[in-house]
Amino acid sequence: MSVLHVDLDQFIAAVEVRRHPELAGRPVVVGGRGDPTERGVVATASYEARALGVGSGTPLRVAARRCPDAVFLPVDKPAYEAASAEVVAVLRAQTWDGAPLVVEVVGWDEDFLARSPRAPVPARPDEPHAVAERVRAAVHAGTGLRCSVGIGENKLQAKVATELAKPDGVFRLDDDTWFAVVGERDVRVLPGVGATTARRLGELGVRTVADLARTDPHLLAERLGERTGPWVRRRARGVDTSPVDDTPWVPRARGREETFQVDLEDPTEVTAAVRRLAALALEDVRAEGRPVARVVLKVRLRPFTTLTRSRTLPVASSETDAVADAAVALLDRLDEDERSRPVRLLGVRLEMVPPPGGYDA
DNA sequence: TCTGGGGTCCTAGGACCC
DNA sequence: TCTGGGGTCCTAGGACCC
Repeated sequence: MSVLHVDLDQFIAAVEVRRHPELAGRPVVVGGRGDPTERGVVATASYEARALGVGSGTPLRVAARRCPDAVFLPVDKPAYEAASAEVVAVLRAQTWDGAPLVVEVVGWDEDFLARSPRAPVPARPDEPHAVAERVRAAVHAGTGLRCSVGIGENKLQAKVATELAKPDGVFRLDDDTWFAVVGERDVRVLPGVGATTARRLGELGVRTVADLARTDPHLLAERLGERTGPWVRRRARGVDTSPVDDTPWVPRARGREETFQVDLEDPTEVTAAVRRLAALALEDVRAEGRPVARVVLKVRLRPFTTLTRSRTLPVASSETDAVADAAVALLDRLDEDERSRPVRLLGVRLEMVPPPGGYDA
């Protein structure tokens, strides 16, 4: 049974161009507060900006140098959430063999689609390719946004296929074509294999997907971890048994963090910032209706050393004072040298008590 | 030219218990 | 005399994703 993966093309930049049509065809860079002289990185760049070497993660100051004529815009989270919801509504209205699609939302600009297991099998079942093109047309008609669709025999294959479908296209992978199409590509095409894993694999002489697929799983377990090693090998073989799951996501934690435009040097300011971030994170936690079980403090010192300190609360709590005090107290777990250094970033993450029945219920 | 912010899950070592 | 195993919780850090 086929799985579809929908990925909106340059989503954030496309949403901005949709509401500012005069920007069409210009290099558009969205990131931070929209001020390229500030600390911050690019969230999304339009294809025109990408052609000039500006992509996701590029520091804004670098982007401004490479692309001085670009339009710089601030990140407008509510706007992207609203646009994402529009897309999901269109997807949920689509059918496969006459029944509504199963839609799993995995991010602002990504969704997995599957045929409903309750759909009756008609005399002439829908072809996955036809469903994909129908979805693309509906998304464009309904929202003005373009997307690419990957088709696979599972979520992994569908997601890899989407990369080959971009921009604005459809691509299909299946068990029979997997190795012919991706076998000689770099292991980094596999979602879940990042820079570090790719480097470690390279040290073993493993460079391509096919290399990884034929590597001894015990060796991989030893080098990458008991679970991670065998897991990446399964991915290299195009294997993924995870279902397309449309049950709403239950968050584990809520956090707030901030990189300061100027490093903090005054301990009083540091304490005040931790309290403020804890209070903000707690607002989001309260909306979930579950108390805080554990508090994690993140501190980034000059030049770029990142530390975390965490504590499980003796009693789960939703009280501002209890949570903020716990966050502030974690500062005392830094040693003298660490406490004396300028602070570039502070973050507070609040882990919640699991819902009744746990996360799998 | 320094390197965001929102998350999840895994790993590894030590504590503690049986 | 010398050193069992397994399970779970806690903590710190790392890797990865969008």
